[in-house]
Amino acid sequence: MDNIYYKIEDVANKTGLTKRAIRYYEDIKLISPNRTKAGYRLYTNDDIAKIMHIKSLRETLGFTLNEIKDTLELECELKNIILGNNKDIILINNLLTKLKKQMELINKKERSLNVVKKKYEDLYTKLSDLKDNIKED
Amino acid sequence: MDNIYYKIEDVANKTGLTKRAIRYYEDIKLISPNRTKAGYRLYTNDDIAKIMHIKSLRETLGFTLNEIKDTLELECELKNIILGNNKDIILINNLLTKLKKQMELINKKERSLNVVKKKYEDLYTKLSDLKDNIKED
DNA sequence: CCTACTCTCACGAGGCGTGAGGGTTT
DNA sequence: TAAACCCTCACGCCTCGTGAGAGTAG
Repeated sequence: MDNIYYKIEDVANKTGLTKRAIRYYEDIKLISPNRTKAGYRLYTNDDIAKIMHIKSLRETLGFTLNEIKDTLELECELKNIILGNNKDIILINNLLTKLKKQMELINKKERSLNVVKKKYEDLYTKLSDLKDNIKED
Repeated sequence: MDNIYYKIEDVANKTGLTKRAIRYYEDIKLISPNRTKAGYRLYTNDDIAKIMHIKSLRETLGFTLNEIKDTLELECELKNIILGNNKDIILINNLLTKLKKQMELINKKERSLNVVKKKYEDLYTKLSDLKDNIKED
């Protein structure tokens, strides 16, 4: 049944976030782990997966936690529709629009990142060449 | 000579940053525009290019402003060495190491971004298929 | 009983948002 | 003179970092 529970320090190690950050995500209701009788937080593997996803959205896409909240809700709606039998075409079109926006944002990020990447690759080759020239002296 | 000066609102429009953010970057000494006698900030094209670069580093790489300060200094050192006649091989090796670190960071970002991208592309095709199936009814 | 965890305040810092109150330009 | 800029405080919000003080697990 995989009913394994982790304490906050384990989660911190697994995700690379600090305990403080993980508690904060609970404060603003991004996650809601169980508790022991004494009040200790207990995290499931699903909780951890969710936290990793939150981390990724923040660190690679630069989303605010509010935006992440919306994104998680969108993803949840999507899963429900794809797995379920909902045939509300208006809702589906609505979600398709939202998805498109997210994908455009991701593509924009990707382009910016490539610009920076090329710049550094260029600097690297130039500096390497310089080094080689000096060696020849 | 291209001695064109822009006021802060023009810079805000050109860069997509707020006037408050631009002033803040001056507070922490990332930029240092000229001033009119009355104290109005005047920005050159170079200033604007620098601000755009700062924006890119923040929004696509998620750098803090402190990290950006270091990055700008590194890039400045690199330009001086590549254009100049400095042949200090120890310094060059040092800079090559720093450059490698930056490039690794960029590659890590790129990989994370691709994971998210594929996820959304997958959701998009699934949702599109669902929509097509409904239409056939 | 000790050690290493856990918890809840609560203040601080970075990166701005948002007026307030006042000067400048056209 | 009025509109539409600009300036400098200065307080507030978000996302945690960092103890302090106290409880809990082993």
